[in-house]
Amino acid sequence: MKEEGRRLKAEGAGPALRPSAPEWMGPARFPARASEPAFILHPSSFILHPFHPSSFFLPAMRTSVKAALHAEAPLDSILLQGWVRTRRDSKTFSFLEVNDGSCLKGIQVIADAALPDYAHIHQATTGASIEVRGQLVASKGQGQKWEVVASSFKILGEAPADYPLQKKGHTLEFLREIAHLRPRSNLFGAVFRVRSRLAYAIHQFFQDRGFVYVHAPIITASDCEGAGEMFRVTTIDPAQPPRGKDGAVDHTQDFFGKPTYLTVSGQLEAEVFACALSNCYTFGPTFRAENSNTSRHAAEFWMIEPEIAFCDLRGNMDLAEEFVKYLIRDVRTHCAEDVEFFSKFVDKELNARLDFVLEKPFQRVTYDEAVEILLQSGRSFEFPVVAGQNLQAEHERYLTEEHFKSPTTVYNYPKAIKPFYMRTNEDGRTVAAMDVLVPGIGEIIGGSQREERLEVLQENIRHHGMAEKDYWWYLDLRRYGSVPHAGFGLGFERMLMFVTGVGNIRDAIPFARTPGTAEF
RNA sequence: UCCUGAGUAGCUCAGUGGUAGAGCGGUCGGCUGUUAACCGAUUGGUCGUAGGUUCGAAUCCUACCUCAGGAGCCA
Repeated sequence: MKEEGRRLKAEGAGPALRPSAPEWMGPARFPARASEPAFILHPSSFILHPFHPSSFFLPAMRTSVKAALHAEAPLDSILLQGWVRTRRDSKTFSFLEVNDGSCLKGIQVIADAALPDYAHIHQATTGASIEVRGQLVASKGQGQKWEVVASSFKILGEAPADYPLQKKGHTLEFLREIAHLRPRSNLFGAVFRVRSRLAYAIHQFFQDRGFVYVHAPIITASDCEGAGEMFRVTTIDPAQPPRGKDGAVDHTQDFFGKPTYLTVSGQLEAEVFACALSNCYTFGPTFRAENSNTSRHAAEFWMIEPEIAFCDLRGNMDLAEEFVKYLIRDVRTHCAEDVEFFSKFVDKELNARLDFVLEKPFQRVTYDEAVEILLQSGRSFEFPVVAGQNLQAEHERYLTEEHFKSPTTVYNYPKAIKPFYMRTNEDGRTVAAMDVLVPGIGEIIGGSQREERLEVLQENIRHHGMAEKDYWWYLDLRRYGSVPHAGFGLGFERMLMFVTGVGNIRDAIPFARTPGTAEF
């Protein structure tokens, strides 16, 4: 409420915020005077560039639908800009529902047939963009507190009869085919508002705890980070590549003088910074060229990778648990209306599952114990439980959903099935790895304590058939002032799926990249 | 990549060998402080593509394409 009050105030015609016409038209967006704030970008003002020519000469103090719906008192003068969701005509007036994406709900606008603009009301079809001036008054009807009685309206952009979005529900598959329009739907508007908030919460969580945000490179030359197929980055003409004497493509003539790829992980770079700034995190896009066709995999996705110096696996597990709970709590607090929508129309179990993760302490169990539990369960799994091998998705689901009925962290995995950088335990047989499992999704976090002992790491690299010289800088971290450190990776879209109940990763990212698909 | 399922009107689907349907949407008209409004009329399809079987194929067969669900890989 407090926030809304501030916003409404900011939207009033305060002197600092009153634009004159020329300022709107361009130059003022890059203020000449350093002392003058770029008001057009002021976060609390919600002012948008009024793109309709005639708006330049009007007091362009736009009120967001969200602010209008949360108003505490009627307003004599209000300007709304948004898209028509639906129109219901009466003989003497029309109801318009206008939504601008600021929140889930639209606001009801009453357009009287006596208005001079009323001749154009038939253009206010579903999907049309519109500008409405009028008064915010208490609604005479049921179902909403406030409504806007229009004194004038203007159709900014028509939406002809072939506008694909109808008032009724569409399948997610259809909406994926119109990814450029689906943010205008209730569901995707909500998903992407939550996505934005979730990203903010991630930064807030780490920044509040003194973590330093590191931008890991997107182009990398290390081709064996141990996380699957990579996309090549090259400026070589594929039709006529330069070739060496042996006929192979000569990568010394490529842009970077060597083969390069899109990153599959920022972890190794994050370790560099953890070994200097102690606590840091990366949050950026990652790319996997795997031919994965599932609801949980995308070729391009965002990942959060904290890396903590002077930290062991236990501290890592503590942080992961606190992190997941923090994000759920934050989204619930700040996106309550959207989460309510998801729990009603997307996943009826959503609230129960979020409560479940919030309230229960995460169960911690070693890999060996987990295998024992699975073997003793008496359950017949599609894939048998074999000690020393990876747990299957069905095994992980059994542990978290049925056995523990709680989020579960499995740790100390067999060394043989984990990457080279994970720290070898005292038993010499297992590594200090951990997977956090949650109901519905399975593995949401994977992490480990890193091997900080130079000789052991060198041995691991050799054992994995990798070349030490390719990791000279990574090994240097162990040569000079090595410290115990640990970290984990959280798939951003998977976390978003978890808090929204959305079942397909293609619906948790604005423009999904999956095998064979990069249309938008 | 493997397994399973599905492609019929703008959308969601029915139609299992004999003249291609419904609801929604769109359009036109009516009615109503309406709320995914309501009522009437109307519009709309090379049945995913290419072959094949048959007197006749949306329907049966083959291949391919696309999409979805599951698996593997993983986040």
